[in-house]
Order: sequence, then structure tokens, then C-alpha cells
Amino acid sequence: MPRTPEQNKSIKAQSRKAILDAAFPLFSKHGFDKTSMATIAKEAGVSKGLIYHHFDNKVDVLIAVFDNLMEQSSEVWDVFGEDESAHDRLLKMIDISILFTKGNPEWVRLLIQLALQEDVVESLHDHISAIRSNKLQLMIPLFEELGYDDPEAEVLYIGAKFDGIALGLLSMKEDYPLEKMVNRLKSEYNLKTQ
Amino acid sequence: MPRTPEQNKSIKAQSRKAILDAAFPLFSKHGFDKTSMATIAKEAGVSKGLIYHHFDNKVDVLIAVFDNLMEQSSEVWDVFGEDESAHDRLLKMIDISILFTKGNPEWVRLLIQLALQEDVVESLHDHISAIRSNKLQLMIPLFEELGYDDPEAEVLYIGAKFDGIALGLLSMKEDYPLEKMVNRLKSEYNLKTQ
Amino acid sequence: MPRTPEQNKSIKAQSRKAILDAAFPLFSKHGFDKTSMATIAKEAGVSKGLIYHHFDNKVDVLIAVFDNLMEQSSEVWDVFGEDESAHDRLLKMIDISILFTKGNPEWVRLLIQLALQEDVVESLHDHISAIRSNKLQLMIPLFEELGYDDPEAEVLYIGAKFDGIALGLLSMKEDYPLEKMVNRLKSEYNLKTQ
Amino acid sequence: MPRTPEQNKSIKAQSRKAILDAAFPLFSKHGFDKTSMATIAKEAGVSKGLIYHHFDNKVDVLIAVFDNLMEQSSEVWDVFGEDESAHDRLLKMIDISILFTKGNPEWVRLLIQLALQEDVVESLHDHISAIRSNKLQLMIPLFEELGYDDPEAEVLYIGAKFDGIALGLLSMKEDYPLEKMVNRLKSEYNLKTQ
DNA sequence: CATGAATGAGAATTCATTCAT
DNA sequence: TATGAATGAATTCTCATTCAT
Repeated sequence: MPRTPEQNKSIKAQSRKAILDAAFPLFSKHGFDKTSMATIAKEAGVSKGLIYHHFDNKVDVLIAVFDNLMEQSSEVWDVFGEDESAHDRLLKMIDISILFTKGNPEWVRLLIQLALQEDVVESLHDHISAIRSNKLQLMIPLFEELGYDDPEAEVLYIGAKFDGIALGLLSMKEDYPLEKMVNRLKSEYNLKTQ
Repeated sequence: MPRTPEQNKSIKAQSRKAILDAAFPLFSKHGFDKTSMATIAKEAGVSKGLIYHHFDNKVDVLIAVFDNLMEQSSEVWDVFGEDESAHDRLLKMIDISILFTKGNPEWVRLLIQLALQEDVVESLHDHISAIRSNKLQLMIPLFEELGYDDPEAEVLYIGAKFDGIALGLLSMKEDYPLEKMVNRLKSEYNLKTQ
Repeated sequence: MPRTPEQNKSIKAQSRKAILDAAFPLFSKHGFDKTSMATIAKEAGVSKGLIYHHFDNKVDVLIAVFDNLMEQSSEVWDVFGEDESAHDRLLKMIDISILFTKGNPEWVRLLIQLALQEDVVESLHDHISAIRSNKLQLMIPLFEELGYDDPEAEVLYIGAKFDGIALGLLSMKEDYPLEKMVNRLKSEYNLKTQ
Repeated sequence: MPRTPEQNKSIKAQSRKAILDAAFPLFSKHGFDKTSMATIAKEAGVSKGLIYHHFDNKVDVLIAVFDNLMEQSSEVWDVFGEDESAHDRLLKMIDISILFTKGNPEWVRLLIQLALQEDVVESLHDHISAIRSNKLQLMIPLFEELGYDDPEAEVLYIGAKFDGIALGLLSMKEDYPLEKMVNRLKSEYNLKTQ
């Protein structure tokens, strides 16, 4: 007997998930260009053809991985409760950002590379901007609360620091004194380092 | 009668220059991997074969581009006189760094991209390290003089800020509030903003 | 619905066969180096890409051609019964060898060419050695039985004669007095020529 | 003042010689295909262009090397005086042949490879045939004198033995019991082995 | 929905040959 | 006569994508 539409939907969702779960670490570790569709398919345990049932092309897979991650990471940012002080939330935010970079270095690397490329597909640019503005929306009130004059600029500025530290970490690896950098960063915002 | 060695040298230098001039913006705009030898050749108005007459392989072209630019930019740092105060030198250094990034975005972009590439080449890593340590040697005494506890870390930290700002500028272009960022940066080091 | 695994296997086997069937005469007529993958593909009526779907690289194709032919020709040597006299077996062996060369000149040509190639591959050398030692194991007892002092050297020596005759036949073709050569060979081992 | 025609001629002959002297060991060691014109030029200490002043193309160089060698080796065959016995001349001829193979293995390899290729240039085939018939003319009277029924076939036959031994030597290198093979060969012609 | 065989457009690199001087 | 810069076709190999089933 044929599968019910529900079954089909769930099967489809499952294989889609398998593909994205396979693609993320591959993109992350080896970069977008050096990850082949064949590798993704093999790693996901599906056929190459199936990937093209779910996605139009390789860039599309990247975008989906992107969005997937966005959802997850937006949850990451939801962690702080409404009742926490701005001070505590900034502290948490710094820790989370750094932790994310440390835990997903290759993904961050990819993000930066994409941000630097002039010719990335339109849609990707939009997605990257979306991430940025997302973060902005989240952080602006925080710096407002903390009494900064130009909270928007302040967010960009702390973002630059995050990016710079990420860059250092990515290029120097174990040699990078991440701890020191983070403490230095916190001290600039009068956050007690533990 | 054959061309004189001088003629040959000048002809060769000319085509070599054409190749490097074509390769640089391509590498920086699209990245090393996405730039093909065919594209470089076409852009330079020479044949693919000629590139291999000048360079052993693609990586070699990159290295040559690199060295070429290093030469051009190395003088930038030779600017400050011995008698200037640490305060003034830091101010100058910040201004020069920012100005350089603004004036040579492609070059900075390429530098960052290369710093992010894991595999490109050993030889390049040496070149990049050379730049870094060069800068370090220059800046450490400065922060020592300014009384910082851990001048080496401080150099890395301000370097991260530079990098982060550069990254922002490169991805947001005209939308980036560079002025604000620089002022913010200077204020953190108690430098009067003009 | 997808093809069944059986269908796929048969389709794959078919195209694999087409490739090997195209590669064999090309390799033997023009040699390994002068046979390009493009030529093989065209001759086989498939795309270049497909060859790489079946084989990792050009050498791999050669090895497959090799193994393919080995299988076909290995039975040739299984012919003589245990009860035949050494004299008769030697006679048979000579006839079979010559007949094989005559019937499979391309294959013999390829074999000789490969034996002459220094570098082609390690793996192939193993294959070629396997053939040689196979033949040795078969012939040494024969010459032992015939009372030769140094049967191993004798095998090498008659092998050289086979090779030399094959070489003559391959380069002179119909002009080569094969009959005469064989009779001359047999007379040296006191075998009556019919 | 301009060079005299004689000077020009001698200079030309000199550079021609340099090219051939460079080309022979290269062809010999690495084979025809794997020897590039650039390598020959560098080794000869001349420009690539000059080679094309002397020869139409790469095959032409090979042919010239060939002819050059022929001349030299024809002298080799002139060594035996008129007054030597057929027995001594055969002995000498065997020794010389083997010695030549031993001393110029790569050249012999090249010769065999060329003989096996179907598509070598016409002119080369002629040259190879010339070598063969040369040898034939030299050896036929010898075997006539020794009382063989069919001296022409006999020459082909001993030639096959030479070729076979050469093949063995080329593929087994130091492992080949050349001494034994030669002694075996000589014994077949009732030549005392020293 | 799913498969993987097949394609074809490039990618880097090599090299015989030409040509301006 | 002599140079070596320059060309362009060919080579091996990769990979996103298509398609018959």
C-alpha cells in the first residue's frame, strides 16, 4: 500500500535533516568549496540525487545549513531571562559568543570568508545581514540600558572586537591567548573576570 | 640577431608585472581557490602557458603577489621618529593602520583571507608570520612605555580591534561608521579625538 | 522509483566493460603514455567523467585491463595432464606459447611494453612478477626432469627465446618466418618438428 | 667583421653536436616522450630556438641521434679483421652485442619500444629497418661460412635470442643472470666460454 | 520519494613549436 | 646564427548537476 502523505512528509523531513546534519560539519571543517556534494551524500547516507530533491543546488544547501544554525543560535541568545541585569546579560553574551567561536571555529571561518567575498550569491548576503541585524536588535537595548550614548555604534564596536578575536583564534589556534583576550575585553566593559 | 639580455629582462619583467597586476585583484576579490589560472591569464592579456613560464604553479603566483605588495607596504610603518612620545606614536599608528585599510581594502581583504586559509602553503605562512612579528616588535615597546602590564597581549588585543574594524569596513563598505569606530578605539586608549 | 541494485550493477558492469574494451587495444597499440583518457572515453563511447566514476586514475584503468586479461589467459597454462612425458609437455608448452603470441599479439605487445616501463606503477610490477613466477613454477620441474643442470636458468633462457621471437613477430608481422623460428627452437631441445 | 662561411659552418656543426650529445643520454635515460625540448636545450647549453634551426621537430632530433649512433656502432662492427675465423667473429659479435646492451640499456629499451609502436613516424621505421638489415648483411656471410643451411633464418634466430636476453636484462636489471645466459648462448654455437 | 550512472564544463599543468628581434 | 618570451593545444582529473528508472 502507498505511504500516507504524513508518512511521506516525515520521511522527507528526516532525510532533509540527515543532509543538513552531514553538510554542516563538512562545510565547517573543509569549507564550502572543498566540500563536494558526493561527500555530503555519502556522509548523510543518501544518494546525490536525493539532495537535489530537497535543494536546488549546492548554495541552497549552504543557505539551509545557515538557517538551521540561525534557528539554533537564536535559541542560544534566548537564554537570558528577562530579570537578569544588563551587566549579567552582557557577560553572558560575551561568554556565549566566545564559546561559539571556540566550538565552531570552522563555521566562523566560513562565515568570515563569505562576508569577505564580493560575489557570494545574493541570497546569502541577505542571510548574513539578517544574522547581523538580529544580533543588533538583541544588543542595542542592552547597551542602551547600560547607558551608552550611541548604542548602535557600540554594538558594532564590540562586534568588531568579537570578530578580531575570532580572527586571531582562527589563525593562531592554540597559540592564541584567548583567555587573556576575553579578560581584557571584559575589563573594558567593567565586567568582573572570574 | 637575438634580443639582448636586457631587452629580454625588460620584456619578461613587463609580462610578469601584467600577471601580478591581474592576479592581485582577482585573488582578493574572489579568493585564491576561486581564481583560476585561465582567468588570470585572460585578465593579464597573456596565455596560460606564459604564467607557467614565470611561475612554477598557482601558489607561486600568490606568493609573488604577496611579496610584491609587502615591498610596497613595508615603508608605511617606518614613519614615526624616535623623539615622539608614546602617546603620539600610538595615535599615529592607529591612524596609519586605519588609513592603510581604507586605502588598500583589497590587500587587507587578501591578507585576511590568506590568514584564514588552512592549507594554502607553508611558505606563505612564513611570510604572514613575518609581517605579524614585524608589527609586534614595533608595538611591544610602545605599550611597555605606556605602562601596560602585559604589552604583548595588549598588542594582540589592539590588533584584534584593528582586524575587527577592517572586517566590518570590508563587509559593510560605505555603510560602516568608520569614523565612530576609530574614535571609540582612541577613547579606549585615552587618546584625544580631534 | 529507483533502479534496483541489480540493474545498476549490470549497467555499471556494461560501461566498465566498454571502457576496458576500448582501453586495451589503445594501450597495446600506442602504449600507456600515448593513450589519453579522452581517447579511451571517445572510443568507449562514454564521457571522460564516467571513467573516473569507475577508476581512480589512468593507472587504475591499466591495472584493470591487466587483470581482465590475466583472467582470460590464465587457463591457457592449465592444459597439460600429469601423465604426459616431460618431452611432450615441453613440446606442448612451446606450441601453446607461440600460439598464444600469435593469437594475442596486442596483449603480448602490451605485456612487453609494460615490462619495459620503469615507473608505471608498483602495483603493476607485482602483477607482472606474479605472471613470471607462475610460469617459472610450472617450467622448472620440467627442465629438472629433462636433466638440465640449472633448470632455473634454463627457464629464463627459453623464456628469452620466446620473448625474442615474440618481438620479431610483433615488429615484422607477416614477414616474420615464424614457422622456421619455432622449428629452430624445437630442434635445440631435440623435439621432433612435425 | 662578419664570420666567414667556414667559421659559420664549424660553429653550426659544433652546436649541432652539442644538441645531439645532450639528447642521446636524455632519450636514453628517460625515454623519448619524457624528454622535453627545454631539457635538451638546457643540457646542451643552447636555446630552444637553436634546436629548431638544426632540426625540424623533436622526432627529427631522435632520428639524428639515431643516425649518429648508427655511425658509431657501425664502427663497432668493423672491429673484426678479415683474417679472423668465423668462429672468432661470432664470439666477438656476441660479446659486443651483449656489451652494448649492458652499456646502453636505456637506448636499447628505446629501440625496442619504438619497434613495438605501431604509429612511430615513417622515417623512424625506415631507420630501424636499416639497422636490422645492416646487421643481417653483416651476419649472413658469417653463418654461411659456419655451414648453416638457412643463414638468413639463423641470423633472425640469434637476433631473437639477443632481443630476448636484452628484454630480460632490462626488466630484471641486476637480478638477471646475464653471465649464465651468455654462456648458454655461446654453448649453443659451440663457442668455448672463457 | 529515491538511486547512482552519466555528463560536460572547467581546473591546473606541460610542452612542442613559433616568432620578434 | 641565436635567443628565450610567448602561444595554444593537449593532458589528467574534479565535480555540480541531470536523468532514466
